Amino acid sequence: MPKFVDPAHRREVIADAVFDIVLSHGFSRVSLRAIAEETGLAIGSIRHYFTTAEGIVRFALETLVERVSSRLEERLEALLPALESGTLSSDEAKARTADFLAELLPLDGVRRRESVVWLAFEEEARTQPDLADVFETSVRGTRALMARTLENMDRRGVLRADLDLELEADSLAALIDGLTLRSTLHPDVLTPDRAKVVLSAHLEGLRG
Amino acid sequence: MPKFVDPAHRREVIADAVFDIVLSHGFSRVSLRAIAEETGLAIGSIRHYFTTAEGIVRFALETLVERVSSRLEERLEALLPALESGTLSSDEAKARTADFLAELLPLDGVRRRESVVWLAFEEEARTQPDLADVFETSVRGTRALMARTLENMDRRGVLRADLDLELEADSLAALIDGLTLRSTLHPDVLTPDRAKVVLSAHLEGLRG
DNA sequence: TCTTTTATAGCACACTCCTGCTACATCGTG
DNA sequence: CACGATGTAGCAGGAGTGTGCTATAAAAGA
Repeated sequence: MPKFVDPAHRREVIADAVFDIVLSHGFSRVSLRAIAEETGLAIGSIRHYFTTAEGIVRFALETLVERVSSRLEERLEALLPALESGTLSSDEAKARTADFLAELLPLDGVRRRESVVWLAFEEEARTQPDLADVFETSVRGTRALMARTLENMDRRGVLRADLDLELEADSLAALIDGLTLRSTLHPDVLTPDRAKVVLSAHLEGLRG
Repeated sequence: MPKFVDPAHRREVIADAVFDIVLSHGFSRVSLRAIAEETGLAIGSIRHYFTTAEGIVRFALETLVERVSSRLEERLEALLPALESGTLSSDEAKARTADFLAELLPLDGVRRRESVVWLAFEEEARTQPDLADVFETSVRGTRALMARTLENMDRRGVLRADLDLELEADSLAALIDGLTLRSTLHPDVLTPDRAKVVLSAHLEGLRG
């Protein structure tokens, strides 16, 4: 067996196996044996990259957060220049902003998968302090992102004048979380597409 | 040892033990042994009331749903006559409606406990079809409750005329779910009191 | 008093789990 | 060639799990 293996890639493969298991069987079914079966590796091999089972979960969560937040930042960096340039019509700018926030909704397979796993880890982190701090920063981050987005809209003068931006930030963050929760865990009751319509309508309601 | 034991009460005690364990250590720590320690009963005694471990979890969920929904109905039956009577001012009626919907937020110890356990079961139900159907009806129920509440407000003429009530029902349901999620799992980021303020403001925004 | 029902209690078995070790193969390097 | 580093593999132990089964205690009815 070869020696030239990229350890970072191996860890990612293992993290993906964790995601698959969480997705199809739930967090409680994640075990070294399940990961071994999922990846085709032997338990001993996995333990070569992670000394403890706890470490695997921890790493998987960090991987998840990193993927989501980096994709979000990517979209943000594509959005901001377009908005600042001033070449967009008001309607276009609003639609772009809505699309950006909709990035957090489970609108395709990738995001649905991430949403499911995210929720599973979020619940798990409640009683596992080791994981909790990762979410702490993340949840505050989305809250801050909402505030920034609203401030940006406000500077462009597209918001009603009577709005409490801090309040609207909490509201928007909660709405998106709720839309994600419902369309992820109960897609029959609220389809992801419907969730996006609701989000767009909410933003529309903030317009001045 | 006596024979006169109320079996229904025993089952409730066991269900409460399940809630306590979920609350303090997470769903994965629920086991016959843990329940036995929590209740002071022997495993054999518990198994006298529940043949299977799965059945305990199932019963606990049904107990939870029953408690929450019955308390909600209770409040609804107290609210409706007051609204229909027409003796309330518009502001009072709005405040009462907001209070009613806020019943779903973790504003006191009891509701916080229920919210935490609810979320834990909701996540668990995703991969456990046995539990899923219980939520199916429940989630549709809250959605329907939002629609009913909005229709009621609309009949009283306190809503803006341009609203899509079905859309607002989805929006309201998602907002409440999101507020509950955040103020339950991340109370440092969104306090329950703040969640109620956000909810009230949202309802205020629907006013015509 | 004898029998039946209800309740409590716990043993034993077959699982699954993580982890400390050890064994072995492969490759790069001295 | 030989040696150390890297990767793969798996055994064995101790802990934890649900469940079938049996044993015993107490109350109720004959």
